[in-house]
Amino acid sequence: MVNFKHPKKLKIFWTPKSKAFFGIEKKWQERWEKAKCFQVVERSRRKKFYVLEMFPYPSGSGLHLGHAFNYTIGDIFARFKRMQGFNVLYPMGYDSLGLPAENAAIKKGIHPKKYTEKSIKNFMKQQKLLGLSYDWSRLINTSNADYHKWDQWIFLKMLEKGLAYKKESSVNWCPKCKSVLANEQVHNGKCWIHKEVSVQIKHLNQWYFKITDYKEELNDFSELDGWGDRIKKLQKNWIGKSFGSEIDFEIIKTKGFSDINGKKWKIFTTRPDTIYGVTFMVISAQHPELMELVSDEQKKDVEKFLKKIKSVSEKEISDLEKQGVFTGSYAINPVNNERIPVYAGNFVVADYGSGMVMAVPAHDERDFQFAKKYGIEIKEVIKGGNIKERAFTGKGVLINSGRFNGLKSERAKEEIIKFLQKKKIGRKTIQYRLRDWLISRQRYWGVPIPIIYCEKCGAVPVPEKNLPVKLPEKIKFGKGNPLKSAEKWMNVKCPRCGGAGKRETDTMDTFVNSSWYYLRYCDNKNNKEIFNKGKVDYWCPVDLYVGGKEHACMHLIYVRFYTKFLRDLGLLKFNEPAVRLFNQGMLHAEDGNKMSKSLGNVINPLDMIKKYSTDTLRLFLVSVASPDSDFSWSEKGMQGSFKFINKVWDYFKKVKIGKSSKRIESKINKTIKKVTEDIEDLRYNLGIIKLRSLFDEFEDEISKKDAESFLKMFSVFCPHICEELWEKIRGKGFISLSDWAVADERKIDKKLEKQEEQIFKLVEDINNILRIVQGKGKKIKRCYVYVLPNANMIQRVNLKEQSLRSRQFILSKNIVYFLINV
RNA sequence: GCGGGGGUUCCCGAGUGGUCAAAGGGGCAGGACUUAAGAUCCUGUGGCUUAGUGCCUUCGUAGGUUCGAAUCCUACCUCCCGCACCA
Repeated sequence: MVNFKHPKKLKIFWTPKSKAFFGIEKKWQERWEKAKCFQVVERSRRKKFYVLEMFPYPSGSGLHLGHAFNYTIGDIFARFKRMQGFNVLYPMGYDSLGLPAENAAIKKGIHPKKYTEKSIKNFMKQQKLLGLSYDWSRLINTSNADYHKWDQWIFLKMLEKGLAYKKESSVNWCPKCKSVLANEQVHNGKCWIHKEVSVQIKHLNQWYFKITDYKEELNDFSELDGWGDRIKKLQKNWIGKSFGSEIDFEIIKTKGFSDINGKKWKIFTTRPDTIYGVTFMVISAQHPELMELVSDEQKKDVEKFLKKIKSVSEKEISDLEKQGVFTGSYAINPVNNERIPVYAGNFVVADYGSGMVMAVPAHDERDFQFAKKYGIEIKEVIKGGNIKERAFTGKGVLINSGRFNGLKSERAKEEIIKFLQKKKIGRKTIQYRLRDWLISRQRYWGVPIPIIYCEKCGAVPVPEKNLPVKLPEKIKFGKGNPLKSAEKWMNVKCPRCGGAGKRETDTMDTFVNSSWYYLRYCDNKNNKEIFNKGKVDYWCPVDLYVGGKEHACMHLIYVRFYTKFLRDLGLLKFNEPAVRLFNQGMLHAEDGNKMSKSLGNVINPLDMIKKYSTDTLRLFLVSVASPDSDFSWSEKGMQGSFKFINKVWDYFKKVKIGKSSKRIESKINKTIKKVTEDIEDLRYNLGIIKLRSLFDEFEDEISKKDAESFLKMFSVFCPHICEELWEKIRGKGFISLSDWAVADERKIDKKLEKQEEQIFKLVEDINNILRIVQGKGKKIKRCYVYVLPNANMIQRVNLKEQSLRSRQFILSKNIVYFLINV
């Protein structure tokens, strides 16, 4: 019989209407912590498993439901793997450098450090309430100098290997952030944080990481089978490998033909077959070398044009009209020596290819629009379309193309490139969309770039032994780069010559912090090296990485880049950071909209915990839908989950622990097998459904082993209540550390299942008859069914609420069934 | 425009060739329990029917493949998301 320890205290918990399981949850959370249940060490005997969630930016407003969802998914898997006998590393940390802390400083006058510390405390408290089985001893915090010292160290290594460099370039500048943005942080020409603010173009001297050195490898997804196709596709598009040709066009500034001494521009094109149709060139209006091409006569016009396109910043980029202005320069078409005008245009991307394109209005829509607008010649060179009305972008047979007339596009491409190659003015080439990673930020709350500028020696790296370069605490916010206000900090001696030097006042993009954090968890307290190689060898790569898909193009590319770089430094033995990546779905509000403060439909996970308990929230989050699909919050659904937990609770309260029937044994073993598969596939919702229907079958008596098996499976979803019940049925130790239930296939009785199915049909049939008869006005209380023993297969079936001792079975409330010996 | 993912019975959501009128939850209806309510339990929940049964309609729309389709193919409609003038 089940033994209950504190009936008085527990009384409130027996009542389903109660504020529920709060006390139990607290009790077990404390016990887990006290017993250090989830702390792990490297033990090579056991197989390791590394579960990681994307660590949060600890905002002041605390956890939102999306966090709770994300961590619940990871925690369930970590618990599952732990119970399966793996040595599970499941850590948590905080990506705590970043803008909100600094903005809080500006707005409310709180120091970013204080703000961050407070936020982290709050976050941790809330995460602990969720019952997450983290190894808290491995906590990391990127705003801590112990951590970002190694960001600086990596920077120095990048510098050493020529992968960090400084260059003057036109950059994306957000006037509201007062900082430069990476290409990845510009969306639709707007800042990714300030969605209403148009990004401006500025020319600044900035630090870059040469991520493009790894573009080939980043574009290789062969080791990423465990990542979703969506993410891989997004990355592939982002890296944007495209095959084409590069053709040299000579640019001349003067009007005369004789002065062919200008610069050669490499022009990228995927359609060399249309080269005879080039009637103008367009250089990007943002191109840093634009002015070099502008003739004196055209200077005024060009400047006017540049002013004009800057002023349209408010307008959506998508409905911008193609505009341009003649620069005064000409280019020479290398195949026929024709002289063609060069325009500056607003529709050409400055840093893709060489920033200048050859325009073929007859066969490219954008060029066509432009030519129409400015009255430039449209020359048809591919047969097949109606050039008068629109550009023909398809393929066809060449015309007006000199010696290449009559060839088909594909063939012509080859021949033309061959021809140009011979003359050394053209070649096949591969172009990428991916650009180098701009890491400089004119912000305070980031990692200082470890560089000192000396008048004599130039940019000098801070020696490794002097790391970390700590952030100064006394600074002024509000005007430009805050670090410039810390004069004491800024003015230092040059490490090389000892002369006067000034520190770099830019900090690094916060994405550097998250690019390698998964490695630091393996050895978070090491102050001698970035991490111990042996420890990382043991734990890494990450086996399951859980996070939102919005990070496909930023974080997930950077982290791959860092992994490859650190590998090339000889620190890692693997190529990709994570074996399996899982992207959870988006959580919408009850009304179907996104949860947002302005719509007033935000659900706070803590409120739900207070109302229904943590276990309920966890169960609900993963039981509505597959974790990778979007779904809407529903409080009704929460109540459904709550009801179920109560049922489980009540059942174990009164169940007799003894022997299971064959039927339950069969069912439970079948369920174990299926639920194990469902969890492994991260289809928690299906697993829960199977547990529910198993539970519905439970009888008044059950064996200890079967009771344990059920609780074990259920415990990954609802760990607190299962610990409590585990204790009640006298399970050994913590259920969280027990062995996962293993299916005993011999006990799965297929025959029995089939027989049962037949019984269900029988009951259904009889019920139908009863209904009909009753419908005809006869009041029948009971229906008796008589069966000959030899003829029946259902004889051995042990039905719910009735044991085999009797020869009389109650099939349902109003059907009684007898076995008769003839 | 390009790319990706969807549209399932009142709602949320499973299901990817037959065992499907379609899991599970929620809602709703009826019943049991109860002084009553809540909770709990049972039953029902596309339509028409039968003694057992059977038939019709249904998985965005329209076609097609197949002995057989929610499931495969084609076209279209529609919703969501990502990228966006990449030459």
